[in-house]
Formats: sequence, structure tokens, C-alpha cells
Amino acid sequence: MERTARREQVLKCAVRVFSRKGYHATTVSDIIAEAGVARGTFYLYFKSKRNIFDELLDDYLQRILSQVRRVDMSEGAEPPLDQMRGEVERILGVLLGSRELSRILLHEAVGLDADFDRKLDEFYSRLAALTEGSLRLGQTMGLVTECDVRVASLCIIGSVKEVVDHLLIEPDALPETSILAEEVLNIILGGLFVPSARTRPAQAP
Amino acid sequence: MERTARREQVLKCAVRVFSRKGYHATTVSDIIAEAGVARGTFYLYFKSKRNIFDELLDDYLQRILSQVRRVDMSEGAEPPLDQMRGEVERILGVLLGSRELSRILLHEAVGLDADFDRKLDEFYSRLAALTEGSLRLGQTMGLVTECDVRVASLCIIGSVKEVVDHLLIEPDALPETSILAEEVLNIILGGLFVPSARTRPAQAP
Amino acid sequence: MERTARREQVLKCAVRVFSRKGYHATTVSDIIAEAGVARGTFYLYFKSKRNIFDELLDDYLQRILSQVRRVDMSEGAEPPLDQMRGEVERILGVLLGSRELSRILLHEAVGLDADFDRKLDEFYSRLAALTEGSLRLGQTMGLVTECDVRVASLCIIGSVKEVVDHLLIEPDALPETSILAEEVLNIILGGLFVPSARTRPAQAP
Amino acid sequence: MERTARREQVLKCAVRVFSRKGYHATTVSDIIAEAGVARGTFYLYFKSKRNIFDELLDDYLQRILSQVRRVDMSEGAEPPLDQMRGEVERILGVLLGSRELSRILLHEAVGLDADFDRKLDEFYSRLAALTEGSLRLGQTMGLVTECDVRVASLCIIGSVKEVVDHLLIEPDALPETSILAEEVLNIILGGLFVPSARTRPAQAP
DNA sequence: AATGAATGAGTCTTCATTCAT
DNA sequence: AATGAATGAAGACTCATTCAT
Repeated sequence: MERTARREQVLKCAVRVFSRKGYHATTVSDIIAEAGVARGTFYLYFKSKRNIFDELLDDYLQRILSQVRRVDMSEGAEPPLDQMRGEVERILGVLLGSRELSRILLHEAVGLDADFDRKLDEFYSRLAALTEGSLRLGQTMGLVTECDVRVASLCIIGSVKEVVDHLLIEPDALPETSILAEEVLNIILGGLFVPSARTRPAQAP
Repeated sequence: MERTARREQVLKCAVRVFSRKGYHATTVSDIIAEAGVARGTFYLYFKSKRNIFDELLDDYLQRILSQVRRVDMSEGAEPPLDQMRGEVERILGVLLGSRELSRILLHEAVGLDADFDRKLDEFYSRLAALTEGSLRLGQTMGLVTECDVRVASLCIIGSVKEVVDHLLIEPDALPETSILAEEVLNIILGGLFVPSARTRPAQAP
Repeated sequence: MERTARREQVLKCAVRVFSRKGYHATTVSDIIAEAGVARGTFYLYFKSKRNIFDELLDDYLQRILSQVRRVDMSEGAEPPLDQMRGEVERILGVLLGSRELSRILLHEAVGLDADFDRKLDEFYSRLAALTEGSLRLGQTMGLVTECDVRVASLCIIGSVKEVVDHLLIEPDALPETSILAEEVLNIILGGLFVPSARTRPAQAP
Repeated sequence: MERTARREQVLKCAVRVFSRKGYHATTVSDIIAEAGVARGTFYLYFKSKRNIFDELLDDYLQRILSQVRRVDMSEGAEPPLDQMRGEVERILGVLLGSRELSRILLHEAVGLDADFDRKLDEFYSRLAALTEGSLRLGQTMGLVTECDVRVASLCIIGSVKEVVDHLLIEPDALPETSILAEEVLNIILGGLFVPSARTRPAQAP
């Protein structure tokens, strides 16, 4: 078999097993059994169990980040709010489209070890930075309420994570992706309280 | 030393070590070294490494749940909105008051194994159920916008988790707890968009 | 069993096995089988297979070096020549008294790896330095011929090694230790050629 | 590439690597990387890693042995003493001329395994037998002192090994080859002690 | 004649748990 | 109530060798 094909195959099998059993419970034996290759073959393509996990998640993080764009303010671009909704939709799409990888991201990769925590940290920081940027921009345009954008971006990220996580466990518990995105957006961004009930009335018109 | 005191001491040390190194990286040797007891002593009080972790987290989950109350609608009770704000404040307080345990809850306990995932699942489900109840109530009272309360409760929980997690890593990154609770509430519950900018205008006044 | 006793026992067994099978052919399984202990017990006392080998040989090198004394020139001391003979005898005695360790020193430890080579190197250098010192002293006293003492000390060391090595293979091939020491001394130090036949007649009588 | 040429090339590369890293630390991968051939190619020319090492050392042992001649007593031959000096010089020459192979012989081949030890043993035995023969002859001619020739030959061999070994580590530590041979001969054969100081006066003429 | 992907037996090492004192 | 020596199952990783192309 060709080098890249075999590599890809083993990687795919590893995703499956890691997602099913978790990082620690997964043994190299499990992976090679799933892939139907010999022990040595595994090490022909990956330096270690840790290494294949790294790689697999790095790819995924990359893929997710690539979906996040800065809000485009240029003439004729989509309305900023629609852009943000699109963002959330796209990310939800990626996460729910690769359930196994998402499970790994949200469950198995958490608390793996110090190095990995750092890596995830950086990922979420970057995500947060991008989100903050968009929010800040929205504020200058008068579309987003005055608030601590750092906290706000954490809320958006946390909400998406929690919703996705829930859907990984009970796939049919919530509405379909596109509706869901809409819903999440309305809740997080639009607020739960009816305007008149708000603590600090958010800028009455 | 007295049975309960010793037990408590070992438990406390275990929290420290688990928080610092994570569940898998922590060995029983680490724990007994921290506690300054012999190996045998550990097993005198706890059935296994897994068992002490269980116990320690169960206690914590219990403590957190005890902070969550159903919204009280009886005559003369606090205004519902204030109650919810109090809820979030109390939970944030507990989580940020026990940083080590929170670290364990949010990092080390995640993806530990199937059994544990189930346990956490149940915990978050219960939390969500309570939250949903309050939200639903708010809706009947016209205080909460029409929305999928299941999604909304996930957003609230996810936001709190994410904010706390961030504060565990960088303790001084965000405003002080009480202000933070206010902020989180305004963002999640009050919404980010200024009312006039909302996708589906939530109840035009 | 007491810590030191058990440690000593395992060490002794390791010597036996290493001597019999060589470093690389010896597995930890071999050692624990010989010692009749469990796998974990081995690692309770020694960090690794390499580590037990190190320790075992370090001890031996130490023991050998402790036998080498500088020639004592003070009033009333033994005649220098007798001292040197005593030296050779003592060393031969140690080496032939611990055949297994000597086998390890001369066979298994050679070419083990770069680190070990360095260690042996340093050992032989120290041995050579001590020998050179004695020879140089002998020269100033007119007892030792003019020659390159560095070469001479290498010859002495090499001769002892070769003789011992031979005796490890065929224990009864050569005369008994004390006679052997005498013989080696006469040959190395006294020379093989009858004086009149020497290349550069060393001090015609 | 032609069969013999390719074979020779791989062999040469193997010498280099074995000398640098030692037998055990050298992997077949190292050798083929050095030679720039594919894995399969290696096994086209050599049965195994062990086999190429065998071959390489066998060749060398052969080459060394071929330098050792019985002392020629026939009418008109060189004086026996000069012949012996020539012997030592030639052997030193060969050993110092092929430093990598000598390193392998003196370091990596020692204690490799039982089979190999036997092979080396036989080599040194043959060398010793030849040397003993010459010494015995020297004795009958009155040129060599009365002594145990078995011990004497071991001393000669051991001295040469040690001196060469030292020179492999520090190439410039000792005098140049030809002078060195002279020196070694004078020391081993001629003796270190001035005649009057000898234990058992070596047969005063 | 050459390649290099695949194999799997073989070892070291870790660590939770037990139990005699 | 406490100790700590002993256990052994489990798992990661290496590398010489084979064989289809």
C-alpha cells in the first residue's frame, strides 16, 4: 500500500478508537487491531501513541480555526450580524460533521497532560481573540452592547462547546444544525431576558 | 491519628496532587508522599485510586448542586431575576473558591473513562434541568424570551464553565467575582446585540 | 526481607547472570528468575537494567583501585621492588578472586556504550597514572630502566588483563596466583631477553 | 552496480558505523543509511546483521594472522631478535593502520556473544601459540630467559592490545609507530628493572 | 539488481494493589 | 492504626528480517 494512503488509514482508525475509548484507555494494540496492521507498521508512520494523537488533533484544530474569519467591513460585504451568524453556523457544522473528532477535542484531549493543556489553551485563546475582535468591531458600529468583550467571547465559545458536547451524547436532543445556530445566536447574542426585564436595560432605543 | 481526621487529610492531599498533575499522571505514590503516610495506610481509607477520586469529586458535585435552587415564586420572595443572578453568583463563588477542585472538575475529570463520563453527564443534566425549570418559569411570567430552553440552559452552563476555566489559568484576567457574575448575566441573559439590531427582534416593545 | 539484604541478593544474582550471558543477552527476566523475585521487586531496588550493571561494576572498579597504592619510599618501608610485586599480586588476587566480576569487567563491560567506555577509560587512566608514578620513582632510584613510562604502564596493565582473561577461560592453564605474579613480574619487569641479547643493551653489567 | 563492488561498499560502510556506534547500537538502518542502499539490498548481500559483522571481523583476523610468521632459523635468515621486533612492528602497523577495524576488534567484538567469544578466543590462542613457538625457540638458542612461555606470550599480546587501544582513543599520546614498537619490545622483552635490581637475577651470563 | 512497506517477536518499565509484620 | 516490601499484569516501543513489486 502507498505510504500516504496507509498513513491516512491508520490515522482514521485511531480517531475511531480514541473517540470510542478515550486516550488512556486506548492501547496501540487497539489501534492496530482496528486498522488491521502489524505493530511495527504503526511505528513506521507514527513516533508514538502520543504523537498520533497530537497529529490528529492538530489537524482538527487547524481545520476549525480555518473556519473563523474576521468580520469583513468592506463596502458591499454581508451585514456584520449575518457574518457572525454564518461563523457560528460554520463552526457548528464542522464540529457536528466530525463527531468523533469533536468528542476527542471536548473530552479526551482535556486534561491529557500539561503540554496538551497548553496547546488547547493556545487554540481557545486564538479563537477568543478572533471573536473579541469581531465583537469590538460590532461595538464601534453600535450593533453590540457595551460589555466586557473578553467575557463575552468566553461565553460564546463555552456555549458552542456545551451545545456541541450535548449533541455528541444525544444526537437528536436538539433541533437541526441550521436552526440550532439560529437559536444559539439568539440566545447568546440576543439575550434571554425580554428587554423590559433586563437588569441594566440595554440601551433603550 | 483519629480515623476521620486522617481520612480528611489524605483526601485533601489527593485534591492537591490531582489538581496539579491530573488523574492519570498522579500516582498513589504521589499522594502518599504528599500526605506523608505509608502506602498501606492509603488503602486503609480508600479502596483504590479511582475510589478516592470518585469520592472527592462526588463531594464537590454535591456541594455545587446544593447551591442551585429552584426559583421561588411564593409571595414575598426575591424578584425572580435577582434570584437567578444570585444563583450564578453563588455558583461562580463556589467554583472560584475551590480552584483546585474546579480544575479537577473541568480538566482532570473530563474523559476519564466511560463510568465517569456518565457521572458528569448526570450532574450536568441535573444542573440543566434545574436551569431549564427556572427559564421555563420565567417564560410563563413573561420575563424570558421565547426560545429553546434546553439550548439556553446549555449556554448558561457552558458560559460559566468557560469563564471559570479561564480564570483558573489566568486568575487576574477578568473582573472580580461579583462584577463578573453581573457581566456574565448581562451577556448571556441580556444579550449582546442591541435590541434594534437583533435577528428576530425579540418582542418589539 | 530487609531492604539491604534483598538488594544485595538481587545484585549478586545479577552478577551471576551478567557474567554467564553477557550484558545484552541478559534480560531483566533472567535476573529476577535467578533471584526468585517478582519483576516489580527488581525495579524497587534498581532504576533499570543499565543501572544495576553500572552499580555492580562501579563497586568492583572501586574495589580494585583501592588495592593500588603508591610506592612508599619512607624510611623502613618495604623495598620498592617488593612493593610493586605485592601490588601485582594483590590485583591478581582480587581479579582471580572474583572471577564473575572480572569476566564482566574484561568482557561484558567492553564496548557496552559510549558512556561506559568513558567510565572504563577513566578507570584505566587512573590505574595507569598510579603505575606511571611508581615507575618514575623507580627510575629516579635507579631501579627501573630508562623508558617511556606511559608505554610501560600500559604494558603492565595489558599483561595483567590478558593473563587474567586467559585464566577466566581456562582456570588451570597457568601456575597458581602467587607463582603467577612472580612470573608476570619477571617477564614484564625483568624482561624476556637475556641481557646480552637485548636490542639496546640496558645497562651492560 | 556490480555485485562485488556493491558488496564491498556496504561492507566498508558497516565498518564505519560499527566502529562509531558499536555492534549493538548499530542498526541495519544505520548501515543502509550510510551506504545509501535500500533495506532489501542489504539482505541481498548479507544474511544478517550478525553475518556482516562476522565477515568483516573474520577478514580482519585473517589479515592480522597473516602478518605473524614463525621465526625463521634457516641459514642466512635475519637475526631472530630482529625478526621478533619486525613481527611486533608489523602487527602494530596493521592495527594502527586500520583504526576502525581495530576499534571493532578490541571493543565491539568483545563480549558480543558466546559464539563470538569462542572465535576471538581461538584467534588469540593461535596468536599465542605462534608467539610461544618463537619464544621457545629463542630459549633453546639462549636468547630468551627461562620463563613460562605461555605467560610470556600472553604478556606480549596483552601489551600490544593495550597500547593499541590507548592509541585509538588518544592518537597522539604516544611516540610514532616504529619508535613505539622499539619501546614496547624493550619494555616487554627487555624488562623494566635494571639487571642488578631484579628479583631472580635473569641468568647472569 | 534493487526497493521499501510490512511484520511481530521480544524487552523494558510502570504502578495499582496486597499482605505479613 | 500503620507500615512498606513484594507482586505481576499491562503496555509502549524497537528492530532484524521478509517479500511482493
